[in-house]
Amino acid sequence: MIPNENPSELETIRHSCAHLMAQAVQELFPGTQVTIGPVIEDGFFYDFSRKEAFIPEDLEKIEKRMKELAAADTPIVRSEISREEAIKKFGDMGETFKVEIIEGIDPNEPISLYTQGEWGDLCGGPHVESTKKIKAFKLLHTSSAYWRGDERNPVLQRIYGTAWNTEKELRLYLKRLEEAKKRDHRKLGKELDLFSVSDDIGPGLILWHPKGARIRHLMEEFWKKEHFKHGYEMVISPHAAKIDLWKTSGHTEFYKDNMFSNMDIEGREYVMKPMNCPFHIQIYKTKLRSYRDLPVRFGELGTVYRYERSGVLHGLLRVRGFTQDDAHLFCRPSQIEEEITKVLDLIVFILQSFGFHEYKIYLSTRPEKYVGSDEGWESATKALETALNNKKLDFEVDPGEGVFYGPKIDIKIKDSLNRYWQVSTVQVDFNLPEKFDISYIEEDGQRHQPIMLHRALMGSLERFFGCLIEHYAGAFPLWLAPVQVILLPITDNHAVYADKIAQQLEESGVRVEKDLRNEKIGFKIREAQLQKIPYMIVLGDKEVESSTLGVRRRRSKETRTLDLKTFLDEVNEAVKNRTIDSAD
RNA sequence: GCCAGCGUAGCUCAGGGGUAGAGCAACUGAUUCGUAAUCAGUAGGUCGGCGGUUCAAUUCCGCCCGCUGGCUCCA
Repeated sequence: MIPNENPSELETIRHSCAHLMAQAVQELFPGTQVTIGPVIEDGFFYDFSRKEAFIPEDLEKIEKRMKELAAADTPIVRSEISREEAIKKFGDMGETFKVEIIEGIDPNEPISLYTQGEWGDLCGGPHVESTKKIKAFKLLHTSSAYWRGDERNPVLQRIYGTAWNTEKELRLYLKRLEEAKKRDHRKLGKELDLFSVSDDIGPGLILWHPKGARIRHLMEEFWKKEHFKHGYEMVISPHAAKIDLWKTSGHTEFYKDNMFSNMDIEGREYVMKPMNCPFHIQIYKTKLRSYRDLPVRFGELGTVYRYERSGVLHGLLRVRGFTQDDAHLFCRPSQIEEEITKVLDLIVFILQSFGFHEYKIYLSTRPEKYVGSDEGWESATKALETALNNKKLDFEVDPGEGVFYGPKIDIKIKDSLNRYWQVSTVQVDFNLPEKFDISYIEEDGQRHQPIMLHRALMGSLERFFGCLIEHYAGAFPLWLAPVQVILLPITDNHAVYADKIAQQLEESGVRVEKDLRNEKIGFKIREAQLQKIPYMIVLGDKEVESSTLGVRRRRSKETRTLDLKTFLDEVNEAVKNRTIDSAD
């Protein structure tokens, strides 16, 4: 844990609140050992060592006790003790985890204690001066956690909480959490009939319903168009292959545990593909390549299968079968930097087209288990870094998070609860070209080895779609809306006119539906509104007589009377520009 | 995979050792209506699965499956 040198006032309150919780827990559940309790975004947690897990009712009790302790207005006092004293003190208390922490502290550093009444904790601080300063807090949920984040270590019981300056801020935060739940893609996926997962099929395997699939087609169409425009060629590869292919690539050695188990076909072992690269390499290898052909850019919406442990599956955001918007670029070494730069441009363009303007960029460096030479790693990492700097993109280094075959740039976007999910990636790979022994003929007439770039922009269509749903809370911009316009005739007498308008809109490429049910207009509006359809068109006597449309936009009570042409122009313009209207 | 919680009609949920209930949706009928819910009726469930306890289990217990929140993991 990196100590926060300059915590804000609120962070200090949160940390003191974590102490207050630890005090309450140790009072209510004697024998519980304390470990660490840091501040996190919007709150804090504390990990306890205790045989029994905390149950929801425990949290209520703890919270109640915390309120009493806070109200007691006990001063929080800092003191320093020697290392030996500290080890003895916590050792005598049976706090073995704390002793381990003290033993790990630099002997030259002072050891500080923060004490409130009878209760104290080893802590670097700072803290608020009195428990009374801790006013607005709530315990949220429990979890298990491994000591020092390692699953070989003992399991600890974690309690998460949140704390704010005032009750009002706390209320607003809890409200924000509630709102975020409403835009959960799993909830919206059901309500808007976009996708489902079936127990009979298996966890992490997605069924795209007509409306979801419609959006996917639009995503794919846009993606393909942009790729053809940028010098990519599209290829298609099978979903399974002989295991030998993965032996050559090194995947069986490094990632066997994450592959769907073997299938026996006529005595040969096959596996579902966990990635597309070896297939694209095979296509590359089918003929002799000249330096004049490079870079060769093979793109594919390639569906892959990966065994993800059951506990990590999450709606569309973490699944076992997904389609990557993958591409592999075979380059001369001198082309690497420029190609990375072009890919970064394309990533930013695609993300912005879908409305994502906030993202985090990471440069992931060499992991513990890797293949290839140190020089290769260094120059590849350098190429990525230079491209990022040239594009003036802010990034953080993620040490040791690279892929076994090379370093990479990752781009993450966030879901409704501000959890970040990796979408785009650019990976430099000088190892697979070696393993598959691919080459091209250079100017000098000799065989040379190309360098490969692996890249994805949306990452996986499933994950990207999940983020998209949450980003728009299901109210997709017009160009992506599965149903763009719904026609709402007021009575049966207007159905014929609705048919006529529907046909004209369809002919112009508008995705239109009719609500011909025998319901009142208010009811139809309500349903269209809940389905987040961008345009509702009310058709009654007035419209039929004047051959116009009563146009109502989603999230707007205002209605306009437009003729068909004016309306179509408005729709076409918004679709063409992929407009993201704030009124959406 | 680990810890905890949850699993009842298509959906949202109530109930509880004596064979199950609401609202919405669906279906039928009436109504033909101007911008967020018209009225009435009908139908719908092996109470996630398997096993145990019991005269009796959807309810209690065990195991399994699935989901949720975290942890670990994420080529």
